[in-house]
Amino acid sequence: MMAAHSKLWYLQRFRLLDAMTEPQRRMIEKMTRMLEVKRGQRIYMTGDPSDQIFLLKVGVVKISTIGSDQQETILAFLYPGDIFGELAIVEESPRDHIATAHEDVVLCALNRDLLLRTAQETPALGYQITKIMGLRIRRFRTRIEQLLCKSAQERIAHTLLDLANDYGIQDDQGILIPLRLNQADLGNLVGLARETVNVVLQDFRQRGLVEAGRRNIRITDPARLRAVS
Amino acid sequence: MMAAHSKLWYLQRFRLLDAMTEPQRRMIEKMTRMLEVKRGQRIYMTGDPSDQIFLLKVGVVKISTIGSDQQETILAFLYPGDIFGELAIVEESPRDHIATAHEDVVLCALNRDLLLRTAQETPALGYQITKIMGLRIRRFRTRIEQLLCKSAQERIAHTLLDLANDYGIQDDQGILIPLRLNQADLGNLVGLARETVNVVLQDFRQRGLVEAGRRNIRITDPARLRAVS
DNA sequence: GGCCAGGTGTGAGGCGGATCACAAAGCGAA
DNA sequence: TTCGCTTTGTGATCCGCCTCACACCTGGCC
Repeated sequence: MMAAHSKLWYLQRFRLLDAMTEPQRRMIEKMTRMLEVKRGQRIYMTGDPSDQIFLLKVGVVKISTIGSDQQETILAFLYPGDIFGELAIVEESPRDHIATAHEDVVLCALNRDLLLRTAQETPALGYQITKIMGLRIRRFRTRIEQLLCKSAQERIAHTLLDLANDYGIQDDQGILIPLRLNQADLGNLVGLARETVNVVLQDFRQRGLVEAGRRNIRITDPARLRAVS
Repeated sequence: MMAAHSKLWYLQRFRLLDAMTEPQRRMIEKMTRMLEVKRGQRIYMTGDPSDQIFLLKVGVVKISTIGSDQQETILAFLYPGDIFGELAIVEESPRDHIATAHEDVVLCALNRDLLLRTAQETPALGYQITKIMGLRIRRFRTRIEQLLCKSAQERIAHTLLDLANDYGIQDDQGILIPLRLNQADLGNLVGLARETVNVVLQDFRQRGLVEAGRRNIRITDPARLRAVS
């Protein structure tokens, strides 16, 4: 399982620019705006025009929406190598979600038209984008499954394992999820109240499945945690 | 809103093969297996090899998974013009979901390698695929939002409107959802018990928002239904 | 140090939806 | 038509999660 993950991780993280020749890469590099965004700042907002695609280099980006009741729902966390705002490729309709820097972030803003033009010249580039989007589809699909598998325990267990699978750092203590994630955020991610998240984590901790620090979460017993979900 | 929908619908339905030249199209046509599948039959199953991409020509396909408790969860319904099994483009790992003919279906099976080769020669084809995948991402995203917006009423209202938006047929009586959809299926789609779906639909009916026949559902008052969700 | 703010821990009470158990109403096939 | 099966309709009961209401802890800032 970890092998498969590594492969995906690799594909996703390093292959986008590989597909291009050196001069093309340099051209892209030149036509690209580099951005730094501080933790908590907006990158774009619902309703903004979709004329750019972003490539995340450093940090963590949170993709979310705000419901009519001002309730935030977190759609995904993105890590270095991910692209986002990629719906701009498909159509120019305004953004339907919010992108926020969840940690300090460095990213590239690619102009939509430029990207499309370049992709036409180098099919491999288009293929890489397609691949990344395919991975995103797969991730969303598993999230939908999670949300439909009902109990709070299952949802949280499943979500933690997914996060660990996508971004986790394995060491001798277990798998560390390198994501500043408080219980409220976790709640928004899985659609549970903060208090419920608390009791579930408490329970997992007592059973020796996870260690939940204030800052981040470590899965100490992935096998037994998987049995829960 | 209906205008935007029509555009998407059109793009999605007719543009995949448009991108190719006539000889290429003929080549594809030749290398393609045409399939007919009867209502209720499997197209592929979890664990099957992912060496084909399918293009839905006629009918409705149901994408679903079976949880560990034998509970079916419906991920999506697909209509003519949709492609599915598209994760085969990204990687060869086995299918992680089930595709079933929800109505009698006619479809094209495209060999993975052939498609990739052709896409390399005609970048426009790759671009069309990317677009279709983008639309799929957007749809999954809205589904996640739905599942997180909690109450049964909201979820059902939202889902019906989405179905109407994607596939609905507008006439003077309202918008008809041309999908054989019983209450149990609707429940699996939104993660609710069949009985709950029943009472909600009952309520909607009494308020004059929908007419729910045994076979299909008609939204008689989209505006007020939207106000619910 | 002392104070505030954001995060965590925990209980009481209520409500929404699941589950169970049927009844009734089409629908399809013989 | 008749029988059986699928689908819909409806109530009783139960349980899980939400809500609200706090106390506590910890880190950052003055």
